[in-house]
This record gives sequence, C-alpha cells and structure tokens, in this order.
Amino acid sequence: MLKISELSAKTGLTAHTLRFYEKHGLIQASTRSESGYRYYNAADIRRVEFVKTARSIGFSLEDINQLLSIRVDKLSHSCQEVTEITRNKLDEVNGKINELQSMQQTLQILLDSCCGGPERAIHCSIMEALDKDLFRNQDNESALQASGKVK
Amino acid sequence: MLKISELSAKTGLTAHTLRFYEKHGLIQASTRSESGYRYYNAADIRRVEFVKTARSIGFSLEDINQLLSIRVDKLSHSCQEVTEITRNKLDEVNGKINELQSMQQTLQILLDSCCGGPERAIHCSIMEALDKDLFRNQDNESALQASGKVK
DNA sequence: GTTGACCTTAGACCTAGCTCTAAGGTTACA
DNA sequence: TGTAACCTTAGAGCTAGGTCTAAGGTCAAC
Repeated sequence: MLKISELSAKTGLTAHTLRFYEKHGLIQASTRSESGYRYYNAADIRRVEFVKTARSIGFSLEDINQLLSIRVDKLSHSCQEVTEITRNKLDEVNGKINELQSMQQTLQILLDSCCGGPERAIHCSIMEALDKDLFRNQDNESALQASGKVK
Repeated sequence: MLKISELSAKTGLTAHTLRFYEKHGLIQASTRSESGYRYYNAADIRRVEFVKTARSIGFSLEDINQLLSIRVDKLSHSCQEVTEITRNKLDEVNGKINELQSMQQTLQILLDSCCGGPERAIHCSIMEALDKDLFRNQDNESALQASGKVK
C-alpha cells in the first residue's frame, strides 16, 4: 500500500494530479487511513498506470473514463466499443495534423518568399502577403505564386 | 467609416471579437463618436484584415502584435525579424505535427491489433496494451510487435 | 415619444488539464 | 515535546482565444 507521495514517485504524476484525477472519477485509493490519508493497493496502482499510459497516447480524460468503465467490466463490453473510442481519437488526431500541415505549408511558402536578410522590411514579401490577404481561400499556394513572390 | 457591426459583417469577426482584439492592443477604431461609438476608417479595416489573415495562418495574438509593430514602421525593421517570427511559428507547428504523428502511429497500431468486432472485450488487445504499459518509452511499435499483437 | 436595434463597459464564463495556495491536521524522528 | 515533512480539503489561478451577460446609453424610424 502506497501513500500518495509514494505513488507520485512511482508514477511520475504529482500528488496534485493524482487528486485531480480522483476528483474527476478516474482513479481512487481503495483504502483511507482513519485520518483520511489515501492508501493505494496494487489494483489501484495498475489503474493509475493505465490512465497514465492512455494519457501519454493522447486520450482525453473523458476518453479514459470510457475506457476505464470498459476495463472494469470487460464481459459487458466489446472490442467494437474499444476500437470506436480509438478510431474517434485517431480521426481527431488526423484532423489536427491536416490543419497543422496546412499552416506548415503556408509558413514555408512565406519563408521561401522572403530574403530574411537585414534589409528594411518595407518591401518584405511576408508582410505584403499578410497585407494582401492572399489567404482568403484555401488556395494559398497558387495565390502566393500568382503574387510573383515564389520562385 | 464603418460601425462595429458593419466591420463585423465585412470581416466575419464578431463585434465581441473585435473589441477583444482592441483590448489586447491589436486593433483600434481611430475615430469615436461623441457617444463613444467606434468608427473604423480604411486603414483601420486593413489592419483588422491583416490580423484576421495572420490569425488564419495560425499566428498567436502575441505573434501578431509583433508583426503589427513591424508593419507600422517597416523602415525600422528588417526582413530578418519577420522571418524569425515566421520561422519560430513554423518550428512550433512542426513540433506539434511530430507529437501528433507519434500519437497517430500508436493509435493506428492499436487499431490494427484489435479485431474491432462484437466479441467481448475480455481479451481485447487494445485494453491489454494499455494495461501492460507498452508505451513507457518512445519505442511503441517494437513493444507492441514484441507483444505479438501486430500482424 | 416610443419602440427596437444598435452601441458602450466591466467583468464573468468557457475548454482542458493541470497547478498551486491556504489553512489546518497527522506522522515520524530526535 | 518539538519540528519538519507529510497529508487533507476547498477553491483559486493558469493558458489562449474567445464568447457572453448585465446594465445601461444612443439612434433611427414610425
């Protein structure tokens, strides 16, 4: 049985975070001392590790709550349910990647268009691009190319 | 000269957002009526459009504040400064993409490992993977492969 | 002159996931 | 017995970028 600081040392999660997870229904200390101290048994610890692992993969606390309710009663739940949570998360991640890759492309085009030197910014092509609102639609690349700023 | 609701209609930003940007020093209505109503002239509007464009690329409000201070006095600033802001943003975006791609890979491996069917989750390989803490290190793929759950 | 649409401000609220503080009780050790 | 290190709770604070509300003032049309 571990006290909260010991569990903290073992998992790398702070005591604050462990209490926070408890408040949100993710974990629990199955035993409390008379004075109210939390004591975590082996099963409690495994549950905390599960949460930590799921968190490190990127699952939200809400996702993890769902996964945990499957975990405690696997007979009543199917692989389908588990993969659905996982697929939703993957879709979300893919969506974010797409957004970021769009930003990435735009930023790269901007960088390629600018000399980046000590010249005064009076004709800086990045500033011009931002000013000319070349990004009104999704067709950033062709708009920038049309502006003659890309080699 | 546009009133705030007109500028809102023109830009697609809400009046709330325009006031919020003003509070954060990004924009301004250069004229106020006696009763305090904001009136935006052509230069004000261009500045708002600049902010909107930069925002749509993913620049933070703080980034935009820096870009704006260059914009109002281009003679005192260099292309180097502009590209530095842009490159920092690109680095940040690349970092996020890397993180997300790591999640993406892990999630994909999990999905590939599970039947995803109506079977009871009692031997669900996703649940097992989360329980076995196969993600302690960055070497997710080989750990999962070693677990025999990947074809 | 009254209605309704618009405008003003300060400030609260929202998300998500912590992170920290205050005020006080417990425990272990010297 | 003292003290330092631990523990408890409730609740505030943080980030970033809005989003909304309340309470009240203004304006144009009928």
